[in-house]
Amino acid sequence: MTDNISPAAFTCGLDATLRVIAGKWKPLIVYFLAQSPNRYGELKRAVRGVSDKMLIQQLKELEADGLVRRTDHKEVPPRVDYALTPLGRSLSEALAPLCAWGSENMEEVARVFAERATWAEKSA
Amino acid sequence: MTDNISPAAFTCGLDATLRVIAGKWKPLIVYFLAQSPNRYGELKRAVRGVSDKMLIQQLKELEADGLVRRTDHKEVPPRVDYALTPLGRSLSEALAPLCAWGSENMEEVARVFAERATWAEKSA
DNA sequence: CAGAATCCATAAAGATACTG
DNA sequence: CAGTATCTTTATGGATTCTG
Repeated sequence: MTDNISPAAFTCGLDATLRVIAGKWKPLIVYFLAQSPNRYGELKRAVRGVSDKMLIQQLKELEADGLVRRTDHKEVPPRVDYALTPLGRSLSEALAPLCAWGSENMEEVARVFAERATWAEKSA
Repeated sequence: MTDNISPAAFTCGLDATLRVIAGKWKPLIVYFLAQSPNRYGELKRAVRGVSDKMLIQQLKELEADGLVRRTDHKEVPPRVDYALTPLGRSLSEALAPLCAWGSENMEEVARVFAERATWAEKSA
């Protein structure tokens, strides 16, 4: 009953990781924070297209999950910055190969997506 | 109309990768196919909890994206198997560190998720 | 500047039943 | 066995407005 089927029962390591980085923006946030700790505003500019709502929401979850540390400097005007914890940093390193894969195969991926867009257009 | 961004314009390599593996089951599918090419039924058993609809849907997208190759042996009863293409295999290798990260930190992740479940219960 | 609160549209996923 | 088809639900994300 105790550790039978808990909500946090992962089928494998990958499954566990996926639940932590679930969300459209989390991997990108971790990736940008790995390059440099950032203030809220800078982060928002770096993660292009994200809304305040989503950025805050995902930052809070990352913080709750122990990947990100939030520091409020209690100044006026507000100054808050975000940085990775050691756990977050280790995750960002695991993410690096995905960045590399995307960079190496971007042409091919873009081509395939363009084709998809084409027939999506035709069927509309 | 602000700045016209094409559908396949990625902000960085990670962004490109994320679009390819977007979907609850895709990374797991690639992961399992990397270990051994599989028939449809085996794959379904391996990816625990997936429905036919989702499995087929995501397999089709992976196939359209050039990561998976589907082979229909045209037999009765039907026999179809799925395997990674070279591109898919390279992606599976990039995924490996995420598996490792999840395995190494599963305890911690599970603990955090359990806490979340606790206060989600309380607010209900 | 760094959010919070609210409302809304859509996309993603699940359940179920059926088929060659 | 390897899927389809349809319906319903839920999760996700976006737009807007407001605030200390």
